[in-house]
Amino acid sequence: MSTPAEDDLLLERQLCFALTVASRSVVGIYKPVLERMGLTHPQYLVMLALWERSPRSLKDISDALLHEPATLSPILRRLEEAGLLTRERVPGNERALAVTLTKAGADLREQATAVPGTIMERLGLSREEVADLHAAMTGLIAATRRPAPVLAAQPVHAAQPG
Amino acid sequence: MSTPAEDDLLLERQLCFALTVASRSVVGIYKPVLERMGLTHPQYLVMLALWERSPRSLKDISDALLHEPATLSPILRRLEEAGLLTRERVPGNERALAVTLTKAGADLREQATAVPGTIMERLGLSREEVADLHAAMTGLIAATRRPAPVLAAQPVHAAQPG
DNA sequence: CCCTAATTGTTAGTGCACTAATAATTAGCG
DNA sequence: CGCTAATTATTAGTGCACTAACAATTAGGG
Repeated sequence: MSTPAEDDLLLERQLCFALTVASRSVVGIYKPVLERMGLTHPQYLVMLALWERSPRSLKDISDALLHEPATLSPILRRLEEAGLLTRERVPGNERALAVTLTKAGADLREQATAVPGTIMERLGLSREEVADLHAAMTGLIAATRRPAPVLAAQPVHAAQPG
Repeated sequence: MSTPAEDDLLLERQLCFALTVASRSVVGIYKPVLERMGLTHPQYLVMLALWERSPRSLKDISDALLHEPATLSPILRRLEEAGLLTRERVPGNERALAVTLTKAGADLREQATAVPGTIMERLGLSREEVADLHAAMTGLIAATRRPAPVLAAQPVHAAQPG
């Protein structure tokens, strides 16, 4: 009775299933709120990064959001088309892209200040509950970043079953 | 000092950010493991549903996975192309789609039994920690399914600012 | 039997997120 | 200066996930 591994494949027991559903569900809660600001959820995260500091390079934003530059490029293009930011080359380093908030982009922050409270109320969660969940997610993210234990580090190529 | 709302827009404090990163990160851990079985993560979840019961209708799988049928249709098409399941119309109800495991699909379950343990070990999480995280996610999902409080139920159309 | 409505799937189109390939710039070295 | 390597962005291609539109079937009511 110590390892009921036979039931480990039950869908309702999978953390990955609960996690992906929770992620989609929470983003779905944001959707109507962000729509009023003309933003998708990934675009909102980019704006959060820029409200903290502007200008920033794409590489810098990529590191902050843990997203590939290839994922962010089209998002930034749409935000530029929406008039919320500009994309120019950094004068001293023509490889880097200087992403800078426009006045419209900076002004949008005022509307955004209401978002976290709206979401907390919609979810019926206290600030403390949100902090606990955030800490749990941060710990889980850290677990994925830790180096793999030796037994799990099998060569992928040799494991192809044919 | 009870409501430090000024910092509520800090990226590092956003539950939605931590949640989406955690989801992507954990799915990323599954990726090399599932690749050896020829599955993507969404395909793996479909297989989990079918290993519990086969045949099932698309509608039934859609309800179990909390996914739109339109999302599952191409996933099922690829799993059929991979020879893991068949798609036929239900004899008594030609609207419904009978999704049935092939022998190859059913046999794949044996390889899959090793997956949960591999992931737990890779993440360095005990069965109890996984259960706690699962419970937290389940609670969060339930929060998104609760009816919205009155104040958040503003008409979307009237809120368009421009 | 028709007409209408509900149920069930599929397809089209938008937007992420990833990898791989490409391009452009910069830096280091002779 | 020219060659090579590293850095940084972009583009192409695959696969999800969603909404909207469409098609097919079934069920219910004259």
